[in-house]
Amino acid sequence: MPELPEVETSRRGIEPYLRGQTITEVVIRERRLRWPVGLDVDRRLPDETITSVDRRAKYLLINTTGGTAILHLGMSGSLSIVERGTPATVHEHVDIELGSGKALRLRDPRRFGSLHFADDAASHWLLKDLGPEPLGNRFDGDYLWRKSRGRRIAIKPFIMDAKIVVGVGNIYASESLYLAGINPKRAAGRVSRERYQWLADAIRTVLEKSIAAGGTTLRDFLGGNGEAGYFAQELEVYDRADEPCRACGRPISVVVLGQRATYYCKDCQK
DNA sequence: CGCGACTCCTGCCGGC
DNA sequence: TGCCGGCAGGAGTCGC
Repeated sequence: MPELPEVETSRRGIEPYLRGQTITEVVIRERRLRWPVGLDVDRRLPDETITSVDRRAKYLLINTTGGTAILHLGMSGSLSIVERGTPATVHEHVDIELGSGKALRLRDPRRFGSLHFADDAASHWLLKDLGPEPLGNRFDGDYLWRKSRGRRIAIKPFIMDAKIVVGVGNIYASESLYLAGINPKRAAGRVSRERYQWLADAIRTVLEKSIAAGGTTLRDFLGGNGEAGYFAQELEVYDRADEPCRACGRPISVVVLGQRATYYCKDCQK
């Protein structure tokens, strides 16, 4: 579910409610997320004050005076701000209660998300080996080109590998390759330096446009403020199998790459 | 090491 | 209308 734009939209939605607040209590109704929620989460966070809410890849980092909560939304996670004590419905697994009387509530039906506590988030095992941020300075076409030399993996799963670059999920991988005119099945090592420049630009453009639109609305995503995003209507290929390519009119094709549905135009992407 | 398959889990949609 | 198979936005882990 949430890709980078959805996580960033959630971050922006919740930060005004969290920054400066003291955590009064962490209520965990279900510890069985992707990894069991450790006792340090509910032991260490109370009485600490939230200094900022950051994002690294698709992880939300709730920084406090005494450590960081590392939150991942997985495929089905979403966040909301509720009044403390609001009865929880099914799949609402965690509340981080605040001095303001409100609480940050995590809902995650599939429980592919996660919640960890770390004294130093950057050195946490989930984060320490991640590749560069696609919207940051360390990411460009030359970087992708260097990393891809000798690689036989298809370019689509290549750009979805978080050790290469973070935050490019299944929707935006298809969209970026369409924008760059690259066939998603092409071997990563057989894409030219020039075409990687186009691709890096396309990834940046697609992610920025989606963030500006508040993310993509598909099924159960809601932003931190409870409002849906509007990027879905701008998708060129994702979930548009057999519908006409908006550039050439040929029906959009689907292929499975790395166990993930991949959408592309056979005429516009070579 | 690189690559592809598998896995976790629930909800929902389309087809019969 | 109801049931069932298949698929879903992630990503770590395992086997070859």
